[in-house]
Parts: sequence; structure tokens; C-alpha cells
Amino acid sequence: MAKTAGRPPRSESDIAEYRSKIAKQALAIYRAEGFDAVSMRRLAKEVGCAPMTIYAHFEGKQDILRYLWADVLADMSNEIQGKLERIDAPAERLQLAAQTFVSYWVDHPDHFRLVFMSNDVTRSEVSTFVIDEETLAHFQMFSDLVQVVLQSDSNVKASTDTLISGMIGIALCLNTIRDYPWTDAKMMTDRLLTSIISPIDTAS
Amino acid sequence: MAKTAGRPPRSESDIAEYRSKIAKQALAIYRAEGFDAVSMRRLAKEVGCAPMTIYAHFEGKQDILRYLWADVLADMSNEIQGKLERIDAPAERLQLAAQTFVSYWVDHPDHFRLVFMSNDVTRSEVSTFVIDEETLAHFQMFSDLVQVVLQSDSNVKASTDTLISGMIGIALCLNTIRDYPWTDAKMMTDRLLTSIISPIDTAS
DNA sequence: AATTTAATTAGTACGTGTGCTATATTAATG
DNA sequence: CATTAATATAGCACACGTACTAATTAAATT
Repeated sequence: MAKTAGRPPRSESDIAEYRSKIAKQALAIYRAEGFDAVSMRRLAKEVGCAPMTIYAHFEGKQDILRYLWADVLADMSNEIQGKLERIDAPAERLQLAAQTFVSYWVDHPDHFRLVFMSNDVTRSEVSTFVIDEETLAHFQMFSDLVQVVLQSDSNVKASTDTLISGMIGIALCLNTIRDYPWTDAKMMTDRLLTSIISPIDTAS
Repeated sequence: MAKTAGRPPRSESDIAEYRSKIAKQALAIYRAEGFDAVSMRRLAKEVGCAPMTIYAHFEGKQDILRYLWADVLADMSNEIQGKLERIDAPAERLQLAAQTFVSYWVDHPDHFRLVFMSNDVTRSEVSTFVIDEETLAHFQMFSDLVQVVLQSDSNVKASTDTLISGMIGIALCLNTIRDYPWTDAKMMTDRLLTSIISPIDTAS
């Protein structure tokens, strides 16, 4: 049985190309005018297609926004790497990375909203929320820093996960619950770090 | 100069009454049908007023949603208190409270969304985000638990703030970044707690 | 009762995400 | 060229948050 008649499905590369074209334009709008400026109708207009065509390539707006993460996360990662350049001491590196991470999200509320607050938590089925390798790499960076500090591979993953979610929590609280007199971000980050470092250190 | 002619402004109590009437109905809808069911038009209909009348009493939807927090937070607080009833050991109490706190938000994603994810982070001016005494009391509860464990009043506030934001972060991550294989919530919470306890404990 | 001021209303409007249907358009095979 | 299947389109629709205006109602003083 040979190929059936009729127009064949889009090639893999065509699909990817169109998706990236849409995502690229979404990123351009986001970078130029921020979160609220990204709308399906406008995006379609600037891409040069009908609004509903986008829905043939993405499940919905959330699905597009996910493609913007990579850019924001790369930006954040760069900021951390920049600060880490001249630091050698493992503990200091970890501390600086953590503080820079928290500061980044506090200083860029719109980015924080995009990545951590623009998901519809309630319907879990739809938004599969796929983490790409690039996002995973950022997690890995912290994992590496933790690994070096901990040395014993006792519970690097648990420690790293706790650190990451803890830092994100600090950023969330500072961003959303503004009129509560939170302790200084740096101080909270340091305190959080002790939960990573202390288990083996017998305190100095 | 006596009172001016014309209808006098609403009395303080009338204002409060109308506000509470609206908030109460919003809560009823939220409880019965969840977050997405709460809309301004529907709320107005059920309250028995025009949609725009609500805007005379609240700044916007956010302003109404804040009134639902109290209910959710009380529910959460009850769950914690219930589990704490028969526990005496301070460290155990703190641990159980923390784990129940995290579990609550993980088990009730809609509540989590309502309280921590339904705020427009970008425009800070509008949503003053006033924490009432009741909300503050929940913070205080953790502060008390921490206080007892720490005993020395060294840095109870910093520890408590770190703990709270950390727990919220755990909940946020588990809720939003679902396909990353996070460490077990209990385990992360325990690890987070060491950052509170360890500074004085010389490890057992 | 007439007047004056506050509060509420109805109606309209804009832009939003998203879904539906009916109509092209496109790209392959027969 | 004709057929067929995949895709894109225009157009309409719904409910949403929110804003605006003009009309109306309510409650007080004069």
C-alpha cells in the first residue's frame, strides 16, 4: 500500500519551523512590551496568520508562554555565571549563586510571573509542563554547586530540590505578599542555605 | 456650617455590610464551584446588583478574592491545629505543622492558586495586598512554634520567614513544575526545617 | 414639595482566550 | 486535470474583566 492521495501531513521540520516562528514573535513582543502585551490576536497578526491557526500549532496560550521560559532562564543563568566568574571557594560560589537567583526574580517580577505564576494549576492534565533539557541544565547547575559543597553524595538531590524550591518561595513571597515585613532576601537565602550545608558541617 | 443638603454618604457600617455581602457570596460560589466560577457578572447577579456596582465597593476582582483568603487560611489552620492536638514535643509539633502546611497546599491546588498565584505581580501600586490580623495570626502560629524550638530568641523572625516562604516555595514547585521529579514533599520540608533548627543544635 | 447630592442602574464598548463552522487553499496521488 | 486529504481561513460566538456615560433612584436638607 503506497502513499494515499491528498496533501500529506506537514513534515516534522515544517511543524518545528512554524512553532518556532510563533514562539519567536511571542518572545519579541514579550521583550519589547512585557507580559500583558502578548495576546493571541496580536501574535497572529504579527506572525501573519489567522488567530485560530496558532491553535493548530499550540494547545493554547500557556503552551506558547512556555517557550519564553528558555529565554528568561538563560538570562538569569547568565547573570549568575557572570557573578560566579571570579569566585573559587565552593561555599561562596553556592551562596552567591543562590542570592543572585533570588535577586533576579525579585528584581524582575514580570519574568517571575511568566515562569512561575502564569500556569493554570487547577487543570493539570492540559498543561503537561514539559521541562526541556535547557531548563533542566539550570537545575543541574545548582545541583553541581551543591554537590561540590556537600562532597558526600549523601543527598544532593534532596538538598538541591529543597534549595531551589525554597529560593523560588522566597521570591514568590517577596513578590506577592508585599506588605508583610519580610526578612531581607539575602538573609533568608543564607538561612535557607544552612539547611543544605549544616547536615555534615558540625558548625564552626 | 451644618450638614449640606442631599443624600449623605453611606454610613461606615453600611459600606462594611455591603462589602461583606459581596464577599460572602463570592465565597459561596468559590466553595461550591471553585476558582473559575467566580466572575464579576455572576457575582453581581447573585448578589442582586449591577455588575458595575461591585466596582463601587471593591477596586476589582483581586480586591474581592483577598476576602476569600481568610476562609482558606482558616481551613488550613484548622487542619494544622487538629493534627497538633495530641503532640507535645516542640520539635515534633513544628515538624508536623510544617508538613501539614505543605500538604494542604499540594492537596488543594485551587486554594493555592487563589492565595498565592492570583495576584498581578507586575502592577504593585494597585493591589496593596493588605494582610489582616487574621492572616498575620497564622504567621504568628509558626513564629510561636519556631520560638519554642529555638528557645534563644536569636533570630526567630528570620527563621520563621525563611520557613514560611520555603514551605510555600515547595508547594509552588510541586504545583506548577509537575513533570520534574521533585523530592518527596515531606523530605524537602524536613530538610528545610534543619535550616531553622540546626544553628543552635550541635547535631545529635 | 422642591432641591440637592449620593448611589445605583442599564447599556454599550473594548480587548481578552477560546471554540465552532463553513469555506478556501495547498499539495500530493490517480 | 481531477481527486483527495491536510491545513488555513474568515466569521461568528461566548464569557470574561473593566471602563464609560446617561438615566434613574434614594435620602437627606431647605
